Amino acid sequence: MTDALQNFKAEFFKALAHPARIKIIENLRDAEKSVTELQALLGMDQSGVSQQLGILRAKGLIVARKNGTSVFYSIKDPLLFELLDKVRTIFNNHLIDTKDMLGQLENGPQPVTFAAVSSFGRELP
Amino acid sequence: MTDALQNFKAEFFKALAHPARIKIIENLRDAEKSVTELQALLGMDQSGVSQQLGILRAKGLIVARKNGTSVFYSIKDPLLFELLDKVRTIFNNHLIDTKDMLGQLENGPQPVTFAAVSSFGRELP
DNA sequence: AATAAGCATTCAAATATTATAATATTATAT
DNA sequence: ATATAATATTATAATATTTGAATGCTTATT
Repeated sequence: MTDALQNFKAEFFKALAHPARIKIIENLRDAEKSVTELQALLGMDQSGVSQQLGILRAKGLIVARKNGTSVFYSIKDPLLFELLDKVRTIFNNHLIDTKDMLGQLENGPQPVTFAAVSSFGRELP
Repeated sequence: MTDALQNFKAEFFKALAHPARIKIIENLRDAEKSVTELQALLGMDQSGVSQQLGILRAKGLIVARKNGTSVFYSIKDPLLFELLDKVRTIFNNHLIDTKDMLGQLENGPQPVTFAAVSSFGRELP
């Protein structure tokens, strides 16, 4: 794989690495939204919303359409939603794993393995 | 969508938001690798590799298997690769868009080189 | 022209991440 | 026991991101 593609991926994921930006994108699933609309939907102040939109726009994930004094944002590539859906599936898999682990706790002490290093989703002790 | 899922997505993408970590994951596509092997493949020093592995491990993207004095890492959920492949597709779509845009310039059709899209990720003018 | 609405940008403080070097741990071999 | 190889952790300086307040820019209305 080329360096350009690797860097693209890293930059792309960096654009998604913030709860507010995830929320914005999720709110653009069905239709474009103005900044004011998003502001209300996210419960954030105007400056914050505009800043996060600016980041998503700079990274090319969303596009802006200006109408009068309003700016309407929409997702550039709908594949983005498939991406988010895939992460949801991974999240569900994660839940199942956790459930399995919890189930095994009830079966009494288990042999101690290197699993101590592979704790899921939380910081190591 | 629940807050938990939104935060999971953001944390998940944060784990992927670094070129070195992308490289690590790509190198785990076909088989597990030891830290030393990854160190050689990435051209990074031991500490750096181990730290990035630690982040991926803490976020639950990879799992560790200890064998003697070596630790072998592998991807936990193969869906991760589908995720990366989808980003590659988005990258390709992005290239096509850029090519179209260049073609519409007044100067007439221009040779499209990869450098033409190297501006991805920088701030807007 | 003056005002207001809707957004974007700028700035600085707070926080988080990264890179580098040094040190610690663990398992194996001598 | 000591040494060595492989990996992990810690400390810290450098850098980047986030947050919140303030300011500036367009566009529409009066």
